[in-house]
Amino acid sequence: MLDLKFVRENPAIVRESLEKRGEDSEILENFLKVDEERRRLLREVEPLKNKRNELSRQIGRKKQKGENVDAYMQEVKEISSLIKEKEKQVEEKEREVKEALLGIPNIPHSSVPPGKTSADNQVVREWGEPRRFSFTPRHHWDIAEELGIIDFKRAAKISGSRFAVYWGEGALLARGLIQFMIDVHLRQGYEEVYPPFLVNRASMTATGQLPKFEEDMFHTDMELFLVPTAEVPVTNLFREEVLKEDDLPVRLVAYTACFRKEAGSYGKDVRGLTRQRQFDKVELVKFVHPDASYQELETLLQDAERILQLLEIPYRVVALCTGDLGFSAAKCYDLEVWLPSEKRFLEISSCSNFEDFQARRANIRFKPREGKEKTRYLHTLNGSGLAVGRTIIALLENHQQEDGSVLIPEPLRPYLKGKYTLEKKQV
RNA sequence: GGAGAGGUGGCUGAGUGGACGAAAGCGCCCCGCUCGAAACGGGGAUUCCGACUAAACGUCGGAACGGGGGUUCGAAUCCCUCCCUCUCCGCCA
Repeated sequence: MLDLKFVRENPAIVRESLEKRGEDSEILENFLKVDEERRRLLREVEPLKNKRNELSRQIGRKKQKGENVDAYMQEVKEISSLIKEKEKQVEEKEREVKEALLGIPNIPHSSVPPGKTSADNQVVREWGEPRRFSFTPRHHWDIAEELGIIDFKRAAKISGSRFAVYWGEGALLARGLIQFMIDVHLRQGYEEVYPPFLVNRASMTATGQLPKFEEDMFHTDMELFLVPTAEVPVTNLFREEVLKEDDLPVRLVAYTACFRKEAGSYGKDVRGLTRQRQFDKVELVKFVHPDASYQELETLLQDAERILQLLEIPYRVVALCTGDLGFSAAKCYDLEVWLPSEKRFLEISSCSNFEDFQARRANIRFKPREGKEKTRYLHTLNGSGLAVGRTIIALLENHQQEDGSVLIPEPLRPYLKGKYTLEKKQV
């Protein structure tokens, strides 16, 4: 959510932002209209309220002196009913203003490359050489099934499509990767939290999943939603709170399972682990001073990259263009890993600076060190570090051997009981 | 699930129908004392919205004491409802 006054006073900036994102400016024009109407109504109601308050005070004073106040009471009663009517209109307008404001996306940072679609995203850097294969590299689902570490068929039987059963060393691999990633991030200075996987509507709204994306979310009775990412419970840890400047930055790492209906993606990535309804992810979340947020974004990105480097998986960093930027983000980098079987890159992490967009919505503030300064909204950032399922894809594909086995990068071995390779079970 | 208690500013906590935006304490800011600090003394500060203004950290007004609704001339205070927290009992991995 943008600041109301900022939007009102800088419609040109917001209009330009919408244009860069390739969005209609109608939401803005509508906001300006209802905001004006709301203020007009306030100018009518507030003087009435003033009069009512004034008269009520007089009634109190006169009553104490034992004077008759019937005439006053009559007058106030009339004013009150008038106020009640107008107040209804004000409330209606306020709802409209809020809704309009919530519908306006964040303003892209000046460093975000202009563009319309993902084709306009800018490659910032590449790491690692895609390996030259002496055989035709196979898809991860074939490798996994042959190794007997993932069972898609039985997953479909017990849960339906877009689920996986990790079996034996597959289960160990998934758990080991989670542990490995968390350990790396702990060394980078993050603190671990392990939050609930079910959250309430207020939390989903504060981070922006609701109301816009309700279709994509699983929700249960009791008004609880399955988290689509750890970003939701972790960012909401400090909802409605005021932190001390000295406590900033707060850097957290969290593992959660993530749940998404993938309702709008029928027929897309149906095979394998790429697009699951349930998947594991280790997430990095930061709460920082506004002056530090862009620097923190760079280190967040590097902290996520470190995982891929340790796993020896070739990847590239892409700066999303204005047209591809998420609704709440002011700037976003994607990490994309190389898939030899498809000769393309696959998104494995998304690292964003939301500036104060989420903080305003979630009401997360900090008290500046100098006490005379007002409390301000802090900046929030988050990024995957990393999506576990997709990491397994990259690992299997990039480290596959001709005989069907898969080499395990050295830093991961301690998490897999010292194994050097994943191999077919000998029958 | 049953019974009870409670939700007030950055924090603790008083306030049960009218001068309460809210005592007191802690914490914070400014000034004095001091070489400096602590202690002490004095002073200051809630947030949001609107109007005026070139603009205001300025003036005036409105709103806000968990959320929503109601009673009343007037609600932090009374009533209803929802949410949450705590204590005890029950159940349970």
